[in-house]
Amino acid sequence: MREKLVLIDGHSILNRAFYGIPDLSNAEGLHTNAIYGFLNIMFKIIEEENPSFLAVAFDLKAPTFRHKIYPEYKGTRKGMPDELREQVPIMKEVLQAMGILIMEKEGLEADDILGTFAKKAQGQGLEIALVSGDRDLLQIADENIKIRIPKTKSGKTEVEDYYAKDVLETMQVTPTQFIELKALMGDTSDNIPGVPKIGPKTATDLMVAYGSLENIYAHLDEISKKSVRETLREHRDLADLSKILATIEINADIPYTLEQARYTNPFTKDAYLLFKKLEFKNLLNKFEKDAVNENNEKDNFKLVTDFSQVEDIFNLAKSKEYISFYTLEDNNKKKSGEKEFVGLSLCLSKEEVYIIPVEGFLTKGYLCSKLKELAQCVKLISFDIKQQYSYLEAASGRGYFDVLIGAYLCNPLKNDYSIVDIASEYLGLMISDRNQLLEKNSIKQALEEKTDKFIEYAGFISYVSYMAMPEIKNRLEKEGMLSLFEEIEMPLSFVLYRMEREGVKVEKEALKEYGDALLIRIEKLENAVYEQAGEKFNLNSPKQLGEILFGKLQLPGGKKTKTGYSTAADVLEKLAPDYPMIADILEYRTLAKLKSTYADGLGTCIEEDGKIHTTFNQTITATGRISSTEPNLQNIPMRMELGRQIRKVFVPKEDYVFVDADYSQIELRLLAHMSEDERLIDAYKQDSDIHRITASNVFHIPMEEVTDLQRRNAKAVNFGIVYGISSFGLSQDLSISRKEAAQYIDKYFETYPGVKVYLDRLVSEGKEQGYVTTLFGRKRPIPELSSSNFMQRSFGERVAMNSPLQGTAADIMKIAMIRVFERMEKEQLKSKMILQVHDEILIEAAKEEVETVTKILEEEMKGAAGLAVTLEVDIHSGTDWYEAK
DNA sequence: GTAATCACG
DNA sequence: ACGTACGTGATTACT
Repeated sequence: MREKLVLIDGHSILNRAFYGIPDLSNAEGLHTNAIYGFLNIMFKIIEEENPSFLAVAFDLKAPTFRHKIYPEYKGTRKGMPDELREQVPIMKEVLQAMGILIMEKEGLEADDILGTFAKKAQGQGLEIALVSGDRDLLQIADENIKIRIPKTKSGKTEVEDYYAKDVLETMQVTPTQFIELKALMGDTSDNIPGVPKIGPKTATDLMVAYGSLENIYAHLDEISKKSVRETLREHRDLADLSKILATIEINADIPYTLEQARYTNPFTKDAYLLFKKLEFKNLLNKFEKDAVNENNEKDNFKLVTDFSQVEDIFNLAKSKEYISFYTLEDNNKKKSGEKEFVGLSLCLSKEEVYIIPVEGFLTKGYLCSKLKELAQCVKLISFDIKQQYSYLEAASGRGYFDVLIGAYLCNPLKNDYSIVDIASEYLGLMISDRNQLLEKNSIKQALEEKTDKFIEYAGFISYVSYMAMPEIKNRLEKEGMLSLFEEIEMPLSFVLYRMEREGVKVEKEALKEYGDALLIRIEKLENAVYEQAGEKFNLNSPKQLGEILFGKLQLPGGKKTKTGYSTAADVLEKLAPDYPMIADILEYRTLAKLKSTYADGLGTCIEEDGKIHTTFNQTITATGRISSTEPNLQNIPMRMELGRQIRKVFVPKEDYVFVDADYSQIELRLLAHMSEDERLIDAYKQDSDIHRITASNVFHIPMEEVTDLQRRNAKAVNFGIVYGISSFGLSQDLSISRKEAAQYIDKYFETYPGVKVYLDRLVSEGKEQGYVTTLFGRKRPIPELSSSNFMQRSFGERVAMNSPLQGTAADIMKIAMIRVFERMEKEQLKSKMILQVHDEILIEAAKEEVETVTKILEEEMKGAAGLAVTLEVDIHSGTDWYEAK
């Protein structure tokens, strides 16, 4: 069997892939679809050919000899879109990482390199597969040279193969004749002129009849059709020129040898890291773990069960400047959700990694007390420390270093901050994830078996935390976020831990009754809708509903989404006045939502202590806000009365009341401060009804004469400004024309010129730097700002305007939370902070402490930041959340 | 696993 | 000409 050489036309395949694969991009906003498609094609070909040699050729920007003789060559080509352009260098990086030869030479096109290389290799007795997206290369086809043209058809890649005989079969000409065929008919994509008026059909007929260009001209008189004869005669020069342009060089001088193209295992460590970064998750399994995992760090990981040895380790640890730890928990108790402490992973230095299981004298109590001792004398590093405060018996997050939170601050756009991800991002280290190592075993099981894989899993958590800390810290320092990290995020993580642990009491029975009441009404509505529709269907299915309403019943205003009709509330609301059924559907939707998400959903979250313990997530949002999950207590109904009633089931424990404090228009006040617009600052100094003042200023009328409508409009504009204003968005919100909306915006900017200047500055700075920042240095990268896609770029611009406001508000709220929390601790109050809803803090306050708590909230929230305008806080108390808000 | 919908700030 | 408000999470249907 002959050895095989696979040659790939880089740009051509990349181009094919770009248009064949739907838009993909990674968390950093980098487009990856062309690279992904290229790799898929390449892997498919490799699998089929099993080559000994592989190389990819690229065109360079520099002009080739063809441009010298015909400057218009390829002149009709439009530049590639930015989304593709940005992928080219990454593609080369990927190939390089996989050890695949990249060939490019100034003055040559990829075709010339490929042609030359292929013919040379053929001479050396190789079998060649030449992969390209277009048919230009067919002229190279030969007995041992197969041209492979991948076509993507509905997700599947099929490849058309052409040996010389196949070219003859399909094109009716030999590969060599193919050049002259092209010379006659021209090529619009390369802007090869060809002979005017001669298309593919005529050209083929001529070539079939006469065999060559030379012979056609030798027998010109025999050509019967006058027009063809004349144009050939007239444009001999064009035919000759086109032939030169169309001929692929096969004797070029190229500096690449066959040996350089030797195909080796492409699944290298570097490639793995790149794939990871590009988020090619399903390509990652091509990397056989052992083939790439050259790391030997795990050889140092030691499982220690001997008591005195453990004592020594803790003593040694005390002498270190910093160490990292991770508490190993088993969460196999499915029902209760309780977690069991089963051991400790410690990293004292690069070479000292210990896994200490709970066993014999090494009890949970012992290990935790040792850990607590360590916290007194050594700086402690960990990963996801909020989960571990309970074992530390900590009193604050100050002084700890959580690499999870650090990694989030470094790039808040990612959705993966796993230890595996941190290892690859900050250490260039590939490690296996938990599922790979432990498979379906629980931690406890794995620990009892003490397998090497368990040691690897447990050891890497503390090892990676230890090693990544300096990297992350340096980056935070370099980017001016170290104090944000140390003074805000770390202390906050502890506050959140305490809030989660405290939980909020919920009246289970009352919630059940609420749900039951909903159900009665829901069933009535459901039946009413089916009756009016004339048939039963799944009312919860937007698809089925859309078909009934806009298909069967022919209601006006259909079509909207890709998949069919939109049945969203704003669409249905327009129809509601005319169709009673629509009103029923809307009411059904509202009630169904209340029942499933709140009445039922919250009900299942009530734990044995009668409380709901939400999880506050500190590393999710792009702007710095926290989020709440399982359940989400940050979206409990408020705006509609019926939904708002749910808040009545959130109650304080006995002898306590709720004290609820929320910032009044914090983002708009921040806009005043950050834009330094004197009029807006002044407006806030004057009166607290900012919407009324805005209306008064914008419409040039006295405050007292502002109508409700004017105030409402001004309010919408104020909101719009914070969201990154656009006339379209505002018009949508106010149900007015885009033109009117634009006028409002113009008037607003006339009134507050500083705001306009500020917002413009945010966008231009964002474009320059690639990110925007908050008052406290938090960064949000905005890759969309450099997109060539209008929609994406516009989105980036709105984000650039919104993020500093939303983010700074989040910063201030976090500061306030920490201060309120720490002051309540210091004053040894029984009252507890239990919830945060972006601009609101809910405290479960001991009755006798209500006044103190109110005072603390007011002082600390108002004082959390010193701004050009005051921060106003509304505080209410009550016997349930409904009443306190 | 994604899309549609809707709850909150 | 393009086609949207910013930031989240839960539920349901459906592939």
